[in-house]
Amino acid sequence: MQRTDFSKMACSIARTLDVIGEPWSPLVLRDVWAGLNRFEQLQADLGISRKVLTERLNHLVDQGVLERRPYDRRPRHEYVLTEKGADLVDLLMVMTRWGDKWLAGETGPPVLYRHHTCGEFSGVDLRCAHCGEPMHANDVDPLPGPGATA
Amino acid sequence: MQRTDFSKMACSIARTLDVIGEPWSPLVLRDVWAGLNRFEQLQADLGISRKVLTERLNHLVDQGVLERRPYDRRPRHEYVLTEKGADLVDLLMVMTRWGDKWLAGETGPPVLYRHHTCGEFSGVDLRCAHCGEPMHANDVDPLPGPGATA
DNA sequence: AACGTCAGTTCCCTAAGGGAACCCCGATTG
DNA sequence: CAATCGGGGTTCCCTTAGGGAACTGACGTT
Repeated sequence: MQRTDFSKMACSIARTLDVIGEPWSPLVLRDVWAGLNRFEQLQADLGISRKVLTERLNHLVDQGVLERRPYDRRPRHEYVLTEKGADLVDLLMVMTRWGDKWLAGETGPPVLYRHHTCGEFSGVDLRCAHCGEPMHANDVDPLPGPGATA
Repeated sequence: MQRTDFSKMACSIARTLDVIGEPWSPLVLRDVWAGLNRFEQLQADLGISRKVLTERLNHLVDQGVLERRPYDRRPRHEYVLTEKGADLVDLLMVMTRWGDKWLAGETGPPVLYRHHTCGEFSGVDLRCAHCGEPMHANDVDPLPGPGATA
């Protein structure tokens, strides 16, 4: 429902949620990333209601995460990731890793990712963008930044 | 609303959404991580309805992401991250980085994170857990894994 | 001219969020 | 020992958003 508006909060997490925090949005992004670019494909694969799919796609396009482009002279479009949207795939990869670790159980992960660079099936690991060492929950101190208390 | 059940899908992203995909959940997690551990603190800081906060906390406890522990002989509790929950902070840090990059605008990020190891203000970067090289949207091929098609 | 396809729209029904008031329990106060 | 307080929820009502199925509109094709 989320009637509360997260976009005005002085928090990058809240603002990000305003873009992809609604139900289905991350799954729509996942599918588009995986090459399901058309309305009918997305609707069939997700089982989402057409109404909600329309709303989500419009929102993601408005936010500059997806781009709607015609692929025919008939009114047909497909949705592709913008650079901003491709950057969001980082988030999907971290979700995948967490789900693989904590929720996959005995059967193992449903999807594997092969890293082009090394050729191995692997997941992501978080590193400090500055020094390259691991960076997780207990490795950082949060402090107010320039855009604080909006 | 999310009446559709994501937990049964053969996708670690969908399963993860079942745990923290509901509105407010990531913000609750952020606050608990930041040291706001009690019901009243969370309610006041977030402005969330008490009803929904109760629901979210129960769900996060049920999922093993938070632990409810008494801090007084009166019926008083506080919520703390489990190991499973601390691992989810990775997700928050990636959201922070994305929001900082794409949504913060002129004023700059509202919160900065100092990395203990190097002492610098920095964000996270994604690396392959196997070879240590960068790993982003276009660096991987998805393939069916052992737990596919549940 | 009839038909098919993609990409939505419309409508109704139910379920979930917002908000405010209320409640319970143990500790403190007079 | 009754009155009060404060944390941590419940309950109730209202509004909004999701699910599902039917309908529409703009093109092509036969």
